Amino acid sequence: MNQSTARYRLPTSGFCFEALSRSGEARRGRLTTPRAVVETPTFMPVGTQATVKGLSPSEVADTGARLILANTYHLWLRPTAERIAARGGVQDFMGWNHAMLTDSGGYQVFSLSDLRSIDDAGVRFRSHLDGRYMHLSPEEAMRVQRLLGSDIAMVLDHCPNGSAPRKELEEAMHRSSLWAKRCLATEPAEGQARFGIVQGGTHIDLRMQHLETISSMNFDGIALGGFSVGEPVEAMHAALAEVAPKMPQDRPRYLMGVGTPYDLIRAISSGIDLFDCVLPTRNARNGQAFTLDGRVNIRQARHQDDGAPLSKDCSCPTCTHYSRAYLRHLFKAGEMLGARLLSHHNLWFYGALMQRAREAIEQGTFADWSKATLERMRAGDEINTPSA
RNA sequence: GGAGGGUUGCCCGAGCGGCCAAAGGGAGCAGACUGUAAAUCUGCCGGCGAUGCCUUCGGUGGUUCGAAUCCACCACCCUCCA
Repeated sequence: MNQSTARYRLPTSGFCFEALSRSGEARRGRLTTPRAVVETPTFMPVGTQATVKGLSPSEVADTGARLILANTYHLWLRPTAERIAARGGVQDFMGWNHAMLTDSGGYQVFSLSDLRSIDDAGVRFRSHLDGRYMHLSPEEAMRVQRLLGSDIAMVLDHCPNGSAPRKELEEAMHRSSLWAKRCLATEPAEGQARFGIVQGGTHIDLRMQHLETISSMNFDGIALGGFSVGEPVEAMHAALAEVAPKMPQDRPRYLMGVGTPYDLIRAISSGIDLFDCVLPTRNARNGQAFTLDGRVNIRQARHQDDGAPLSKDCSCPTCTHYSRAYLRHLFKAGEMLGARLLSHHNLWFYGALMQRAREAIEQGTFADWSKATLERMRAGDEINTPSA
């Protein structure tokens, strides 16, 4: 099972990645940044506005997370990168003692597509806060991330809609290449690693082509962007199965914005190391918990007299102390504690899922473990949330 | 005792002759959410053998081709005057 380990070290800083062992294409690795040691595969909770919504940093760390995400576009607008720099960088600003990755604003090209125009120079956003026009160039995205002082900065990319025609995907891909080069030409913060982003939709030839381009650019890690943005889920996994194994062995492989527990397990089996997604926190706020026995919509009437925890197999504080009956009550009553407790549970679940995945890879049993786990979650979903 | 206002579906509340099984909100029931403009959004929400039928707008009776809507009386609630 254990193959020869690949290792990458950024010469001028503490950044380092080691691919430790494999089970099939699934990889067990270790990412070291100036602020944390991160065992991979790992899930990064999303803290767009320098907060993982609803949770304190110590609660986030409880879930096993050592690397979280913040967002360039949102912090650039408010409170501004300069204010965060004056407070010692985004980690000190928010009281997070571990590592931080900042997304570049490339996702807002997709999510705020009604509020922006784009050309090779960059993205012109009409601020969603006050309507003023703001120009985000590749250089500006890197300047902001330098001020934020994140451990890992993402290049500015053009993230198109996943169901866009091939021609648009190609255009976004070429623009992302151009921008990647310009991002690399800027000066990073001290010790800051920089990841390139591969586009190309679900077209395998485009992905391969762009992967080659980005891989040749001397990034410290490679990300796959432009997934889970409107394309069919299985089309993503089909592309991942082809593309991920071809990504550089000695660099971390990051699948941006993904996903469900199912997606994570499938993507790990294709060789992905890093994930981030809003699902565990957003769905928690909307009353949905993830468990090994599928998703639980806690507002359902069937939970109102249920003294059991969300999951009997979960050791998180929420499952240790609170019943489904109480959690449902909190949601029905609109009490904020409900959202907090479910957020804590969901991130704990994601963290524990990654921990089990790492153990299975180390033991060489990833294929069996993933098959059994996916089957169990699928069966639970059929009972818990019969689709409309 | 006198004058006026009111009673609408589980709750609040629009409607003031036909387009009304009745706006809107809440509650209730279910669903969605994938590098967060999201503690958000969507659907259902009188009954039924259902491109239609039945029972609803305090009660009873009346006017009318047709009434939640107009009239009479009754019941209850509220305000002001004495």
